[in-house]
Amino acid sequence: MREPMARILITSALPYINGIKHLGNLVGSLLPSDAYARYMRLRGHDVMHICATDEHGTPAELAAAKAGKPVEQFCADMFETQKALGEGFRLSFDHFGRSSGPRNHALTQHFAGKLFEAGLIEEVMEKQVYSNTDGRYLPDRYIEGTCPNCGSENARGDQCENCTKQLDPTDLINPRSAISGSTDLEVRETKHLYLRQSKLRDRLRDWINTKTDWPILTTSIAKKWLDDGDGLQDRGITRDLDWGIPVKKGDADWPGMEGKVFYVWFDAPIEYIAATAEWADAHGKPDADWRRWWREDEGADDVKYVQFMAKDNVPFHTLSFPVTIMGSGEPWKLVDHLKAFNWLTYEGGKFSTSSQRGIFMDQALDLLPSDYWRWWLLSNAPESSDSDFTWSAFQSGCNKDLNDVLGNFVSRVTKFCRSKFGEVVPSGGTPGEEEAALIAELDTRLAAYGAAMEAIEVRKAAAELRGIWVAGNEYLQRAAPWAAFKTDPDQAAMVIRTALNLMALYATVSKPFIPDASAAISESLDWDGEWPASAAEALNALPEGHKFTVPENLFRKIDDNEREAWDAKFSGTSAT
RNA sequence: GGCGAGGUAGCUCAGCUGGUUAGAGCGCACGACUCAUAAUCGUGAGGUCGAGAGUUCAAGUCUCUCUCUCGCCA
Repeated sequence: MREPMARILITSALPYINGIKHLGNLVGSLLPSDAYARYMRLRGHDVMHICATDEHGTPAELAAAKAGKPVEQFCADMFETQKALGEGFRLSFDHFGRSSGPRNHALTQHFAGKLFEAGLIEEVMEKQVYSNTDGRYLPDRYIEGTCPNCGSENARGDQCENCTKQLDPTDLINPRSAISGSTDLEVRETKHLYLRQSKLRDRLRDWINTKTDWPILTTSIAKKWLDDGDGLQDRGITRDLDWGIPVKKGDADWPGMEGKVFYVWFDAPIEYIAATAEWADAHGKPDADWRRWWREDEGADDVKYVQFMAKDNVPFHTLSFPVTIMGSGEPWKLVDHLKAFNWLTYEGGKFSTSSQRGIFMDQALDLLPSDYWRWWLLSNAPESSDSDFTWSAFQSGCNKDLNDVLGNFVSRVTKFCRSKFGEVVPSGGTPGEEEAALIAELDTRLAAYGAAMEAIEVRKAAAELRGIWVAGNEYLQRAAPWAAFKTDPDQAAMVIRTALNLMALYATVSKPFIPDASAAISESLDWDGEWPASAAEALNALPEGHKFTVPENLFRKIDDNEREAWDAKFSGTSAT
């Protein structure tokens, strides 16, 4: 029984351009959105899965300077790197775009113009610190100096980390640039645009209150920002930078804002939309084809929009971006379901880019194929609380689940069949009670697996999938075709035929988690299936006489020596 | 300091709106099997659910206090 086809728009939080992402970033958004997208496609739904690099802002400029490249070149190169790594992890985006692309320029300027028309943008003169040596305005956190409160010499312009007092950059004694160390600073007056989020506070609250099915993590963060202290604050959405989207009202210039760009957090979420437009451009499709995903007046009224992100992104997705959408007065699609993840820690501490602590996407793929990482990370995703990556857990998880349970199942079934019946689905025998029991268990587990995926409960789904794999070994153990073969070859043939069909089922249902292994099983069976209507149907998928080949071992074990070597290699520079 | 999230078997974690002997995986012990990648399957031992108090016929599950851990503070 097929469900009616749904249209599902899925976005993953945009990885920032300043460097290669670590496993925490991977599991905090990219991987779960991919598993969800793959599952929904598998169920026959119409899926648009979108991601992009988030390229603007001071950290990008600094990373470029550190790399000795012009920022545009740096971003172009890093985009290619991140795109390739995404492909390495088999992230199945329909499009992986760039927030610096022309589509996002146009859309961001369009939204700004609409927000201005709606009276939601205000021009504000403010004082900013300019560094003559660096030739740039310095964001608060890039100004350091002596704390007027506690005397610490490493206070930042936004806060003293020593005494935690909130500061303004002008409070600092002997301020200096955190970039160059220069003390040649001056305060300049500069005009900026503020998004009047506070005016939409009630609408936002009403809207969030309708999201009763959202995780507590999500709504509690949003409500905190809405109601804490003075409530939702207006927010500066422009910056004095070169690299970014020039401030305009739609196509028109914005008097007094020449040379300024939009703040990265204003333009980044709009890239979700722009990247969908980039998708259409890349495939030579008309605008109507992407707008039907985003404009409720142009076909998106039946779209379900699901966003994936780590918890630090929640305020921007529950408040800032919805302000942009609602405030525009145009019927753009708002998020329907928002899935936020906690942090993945590394051996009990933080992943750290600066001290190279933890594992980064490129390094991970150098060690093992993507399926190992996908499986372990997804089956241990930090959903309800932070979760911890440890090498020993990773080793035992991969070895047990992938190698011993799934890989060995495929191996024992195909090799037994080859030695007794040849590389062909054997005929003969009649299914009995064991098969009925197997079907009953599979139906239960498939339903549970599907329900968990629908609810985006990734860990639970992984556990059910694993249970489906285990059911195969349990069945083989009970049915014992090696024993039956001696007295009743037809019975053994029926059992092995059932087991080969189980393999085919595994190839299908495992796709969201381990697409490469799924493909390898499919290839060895010369068969690719859709989500089964029932377990009974699934176990009759392969025709008798159908040829297959015994595959190479799907997985290998991670041995103790490797684990110890990797543990040492990635423990970071600090000896904690 | 403020805020947030947590402290459940050796380890990593599930436990919804309070209700039979608190669950899973791994690890461990014992047993079975021998088709398979020394893989698999079964059985079992492990927890006064951070501490204390309260509400209730009934609390891991609600309230308060304390304590410890982690994170965030634009």
